[in-house]
Amino acid sequence: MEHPLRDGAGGSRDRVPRPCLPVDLGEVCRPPGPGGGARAPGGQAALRPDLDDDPLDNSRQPRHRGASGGRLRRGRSRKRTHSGGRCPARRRGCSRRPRNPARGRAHDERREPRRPGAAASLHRSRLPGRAGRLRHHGQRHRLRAHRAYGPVGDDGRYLDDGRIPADLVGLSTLESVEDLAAKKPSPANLAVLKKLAGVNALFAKQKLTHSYPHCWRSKTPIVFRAVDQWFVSLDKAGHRQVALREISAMAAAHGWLPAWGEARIRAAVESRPDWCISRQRAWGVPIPAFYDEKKNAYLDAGVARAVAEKFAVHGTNLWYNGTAAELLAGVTLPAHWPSATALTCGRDTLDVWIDSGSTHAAVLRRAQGGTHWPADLYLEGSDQHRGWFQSSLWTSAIAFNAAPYKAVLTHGFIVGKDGKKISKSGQYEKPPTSDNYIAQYGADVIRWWIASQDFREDIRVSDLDKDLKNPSSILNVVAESYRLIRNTLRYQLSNLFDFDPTKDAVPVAELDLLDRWALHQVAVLVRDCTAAYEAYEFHRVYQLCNQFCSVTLSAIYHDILKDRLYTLGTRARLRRSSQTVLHHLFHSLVRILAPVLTFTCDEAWSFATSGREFTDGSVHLEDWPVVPAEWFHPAVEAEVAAMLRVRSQVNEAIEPQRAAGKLGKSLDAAVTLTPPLSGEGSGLTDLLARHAESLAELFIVSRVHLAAPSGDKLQVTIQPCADTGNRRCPRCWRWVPSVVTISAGEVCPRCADALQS
RNA sequence: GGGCUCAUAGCUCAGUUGGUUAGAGCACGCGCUUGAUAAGCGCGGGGUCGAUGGUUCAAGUCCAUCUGGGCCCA
Repeated sequence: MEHPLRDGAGGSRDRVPRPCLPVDLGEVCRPPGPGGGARAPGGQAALRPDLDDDPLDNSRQPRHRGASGGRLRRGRSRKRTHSGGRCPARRRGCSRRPRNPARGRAHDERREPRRPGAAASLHRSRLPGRAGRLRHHGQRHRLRAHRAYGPVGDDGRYLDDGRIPADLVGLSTLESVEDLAAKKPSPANLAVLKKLAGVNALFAKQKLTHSYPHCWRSKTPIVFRAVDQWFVSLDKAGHRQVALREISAMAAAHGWLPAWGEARIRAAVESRPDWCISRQRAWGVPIPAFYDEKKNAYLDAGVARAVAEKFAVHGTNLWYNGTAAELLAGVTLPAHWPSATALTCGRDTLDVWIDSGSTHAAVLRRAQGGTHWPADLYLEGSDQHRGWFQSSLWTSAIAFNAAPYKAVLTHGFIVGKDGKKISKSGQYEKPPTSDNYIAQYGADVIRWWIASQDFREDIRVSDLDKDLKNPSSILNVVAESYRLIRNTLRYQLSNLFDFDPTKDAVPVAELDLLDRWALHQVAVLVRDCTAAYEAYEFHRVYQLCNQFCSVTLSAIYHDILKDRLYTLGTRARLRRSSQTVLHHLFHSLVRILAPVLTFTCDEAWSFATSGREFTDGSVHLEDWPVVPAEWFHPAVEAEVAAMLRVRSQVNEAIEPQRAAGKLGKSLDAAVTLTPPLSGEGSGLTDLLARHAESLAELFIVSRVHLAAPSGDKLQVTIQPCADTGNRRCPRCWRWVPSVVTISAGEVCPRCADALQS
């Protein structure tokens, strides 16, 4: 971990007032000390300083928490390890449990965010206990613990504790920059070697390359020390029971998404030792503890609140910029406290998990403007069950006796197409950022991509540079899907250009059969997508919309509609029927897609409502689509579905003719259907007869002839229209028995009507 | 090493309480169209459901083990 003095060097502390402790400091117990020991009534959050045990003293009996009774001793250095070589036990993944469970409190402490490397080790060493790595080494190598000994001060130099040889006192255990450049051991290192050699106690001496932690930023060695810490006692006042109760209650309400999140956070909450909330950093929210000349600590809820009020106005720098007396000016101190002039401000800062874990209090309870507590949803990666979700739960359980959220949603992590995580050290030279992708594909495609993935599991993405030209690159596939949807919206828009719903709309009950079918499909889509959104299953929205646009619309409805829309008279009832549904379709689809395809939908909506690219309004200000019950029509759906199955057979039958060069587009085909006489398909005969007039349009062929029923299954025969003696209408491309001559030329009778209307 | 979790066509996803020959879209291949055209349509190939063993009349679905991936710990 960083050297405390280097940490944050050059950086400024917060300029913005930070949220203060969510815990009720009125219930915080005072640290043991002169005049102390008595607890405030209520005992909510037991913020408690813990004494730093001598890590070298094995003889001490385990103490019970809160009964330590001693005075605070700070700055007790223990050891340096930076030249100690790699811990063999660590390499082998040895498991070391705290001897006294009551004292292992920081053992599971999450490491500091964004501080890789040494962090995982440091929190152990920092334990106010004997559990240093040094001791561990000693045990492994059968050294008696009290021989492993090395008191080091804040500056990394040996202290004069009465036991250290005088000629070692003051020597630095850390290499200076010059030492490092010269690859020279630290002064203390050299002196110890020399001393051992001098008394003939040096068993061996050699240089080795180790991977012991260095500061990730300054690249300098790190000294490990055990120091005093502050803890929140989680069991004394039943906080753990509250947290576990809330976890269960949320599970009953399906608040853990996915459901296994419950098991993860439960495990984290059950196994967490007392919460070590203090950190030794130059940067952060100070713990509002004061110390007298003898290093006795003083912490009081009323004082803390008063300090918090000042922070709210002046920021936390107040703590560092003035004296305790200045800070406490105007604050009434408890009777047993020394005068403010006799106090100094503590230097410990709060664990950042307190900061983030108390945002629900700062944002939802204290902030102005329409927020409510608890939150409806907390959303983060699944690593946060042990992190933010947990710290938020603790602060809330302690302070408010309830969970700060109603639901917790977790997502997986982004991995490459091969399912492996993307890291700098891996095959990917540059970790992709959203900017990279957005620049290439546009924001909506990226949003469409992330929606397409079931985020509860790993989220896959193909590397941009590598797979740009790979057609099966995940992003390219998604981009194609996006373009299909965009074109779908464009088709609808362009065919609604002359449609005014207030004047031209056809009542639902009077819609054409196919339009009625399409309306039912919209209703189903909206219903299913709404359910998917509510369940946070965005990938289902992706699949549903994708399928709807490519099959229901593009391959079926839109394709069939072209004939009506392009060739009928503009005011023809059938055309208006289809436009009515297209209008409903568009307005449903654009709203359903708007949460994901934000720009595309807003653009389309703007064109639909104003004919321009931008308007004052926005689709994002519109209400969520509500489907009228009359849109659903299962009977029509079933009938058309049956005919569409016949359509597939017709298409199949056309294909050989097409391959033989007998015909091109399906309109060049004349179809003869021979319905089954018996068997399960007999119902089909009636159906086809009932809709005989619609079949050609539905199949997009020029003619459908229904032959007398025969056999036990449907037979489809295709004849190229060119062989029938019919003529092709140059306007609508259908083959008809006869054409009529009008001023525009020879067209089919239907087109003649359309042109003359 | 431990806890949680995932594994179905090239890709993304469906597969209800175990029950016909495992589906869809995209991609791919072959055609058509040229009035959604830096578009559209049709047809087709493609999966021993990660592996092995077990329970069962029947397993993608249940159980066990293993392999591989992910997150959190050690």
